[in-house]
Amino acid sequence: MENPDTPAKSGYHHGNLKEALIEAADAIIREKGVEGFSLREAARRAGVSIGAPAHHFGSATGLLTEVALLGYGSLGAALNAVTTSDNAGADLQRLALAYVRFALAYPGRFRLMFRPDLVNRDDPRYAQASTQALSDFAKTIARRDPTADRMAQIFIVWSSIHGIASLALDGKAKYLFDGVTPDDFAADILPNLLATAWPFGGNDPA
Amino acid sequence: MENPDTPAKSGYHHGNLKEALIEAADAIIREKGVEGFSLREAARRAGVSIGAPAHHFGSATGLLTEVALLGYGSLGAALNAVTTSDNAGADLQRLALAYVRFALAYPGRFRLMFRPDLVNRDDPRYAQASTQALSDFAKTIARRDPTADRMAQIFIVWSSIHGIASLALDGKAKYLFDGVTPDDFAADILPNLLATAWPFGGNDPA
DNA sequence: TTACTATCTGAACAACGCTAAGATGGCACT
DNA sequence: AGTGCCATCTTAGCGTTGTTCAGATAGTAA
Repeated sequence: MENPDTPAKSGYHHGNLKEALIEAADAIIREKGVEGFSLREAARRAGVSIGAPAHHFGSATGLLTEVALLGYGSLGAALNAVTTSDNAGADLQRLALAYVRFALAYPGRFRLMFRPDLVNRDDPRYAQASTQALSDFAKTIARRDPTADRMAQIFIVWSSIHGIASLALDGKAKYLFDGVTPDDFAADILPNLLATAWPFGGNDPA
Repeated sequence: MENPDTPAKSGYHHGNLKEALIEAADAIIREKGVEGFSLREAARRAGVSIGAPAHHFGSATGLLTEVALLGYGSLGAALNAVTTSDNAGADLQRLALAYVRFALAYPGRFRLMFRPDLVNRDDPRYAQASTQALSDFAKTIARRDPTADRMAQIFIVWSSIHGIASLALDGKAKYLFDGVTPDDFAADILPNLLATAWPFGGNDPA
């Protein structure tokens, strides 16, 4: 009788508390950012007591790891949705655009995905999800320059894109392009930037 | 009589508590990372009570902002210490190396500098320190390609370097170059990477 | 029906940031 | 030298957090 609202399923046993908590955590992070998250509020939103999450996730990082995995999944999907052409350089450019736009559209998830202190990096699913999301990069780079040192190319290209996303998300772009909003950046400045100054988006060398 | 140790200066009035707290915070972050920091422990190390920092910094972000400024100063110094040659491309390469090595050598400071939730971005000194540290990039890029869109070039080059530093610091390099330590990365892999795969380190176009 | 076991509750603990009222003592001014 | 001001620091308290643990609950298999 203390919790008349949000009794998700039955009285005592929730039924699918694990998924409900993950969804609640994701919602909190979407609304208030990574720092706005708290395990207790996730429990509150799922309509269970404070100690309930511990049984399913062990600790707060356990739950956040699940959200991060969810994030890697959606990033991978966004990159997979990029249409491919016979021009691998142009494809790489579109992949970069999708990556940065994902970061700007889901800042909470994106930040969480790269917060080693909030995520259990030892979880083997984490490493798997991380590399899985980048498989499109790897494939496109392989098409673009088959003779290149593959790992070096992937790391450099990924770094470049990740750096753009991170700095844009932190609002550093406005120091250089004064007073630009994130929407302006994603819509106008970024495509132009990638087409002109970004060295990986050119035409195929072949 | 409750605090016989670390009575920095006199009995009641500390003398230079502000600097002592900044130093303590920097030390905590150096030892335990950004997440290991707490305002109370900083006060404890400085040998004052819990409420003392509030008077000097207002809140925890106030103190952390000072540490971040300190970080920008040291980053700027590290970049300034890079020797310049008549080859602007090679200089840019060395700047990148110095930037990444700074991140790996001072991970706590580096992470704090790019944590908008822990730092007061409205502090005008923050914007000033941020751009100041990058002035060497700007100058070298201007030498390298005087006709380029300056801001676009700075943002792209900075992003690339910052991405390398961030991913290396998060241990992502080991996914691609398996089992490499941060020291190995900074000493062996990174210079090679910058010399071969990094597109901004080439010879002067002029 | 009876055990068993996963699930969830409720209370407790230590630590945190922040606030406000009061104690302290350096410093300027008479 | 005395006096009052005021920045500085202490102390206590509030609300919040993550984590732990004994016990309550109920689904499930024997």
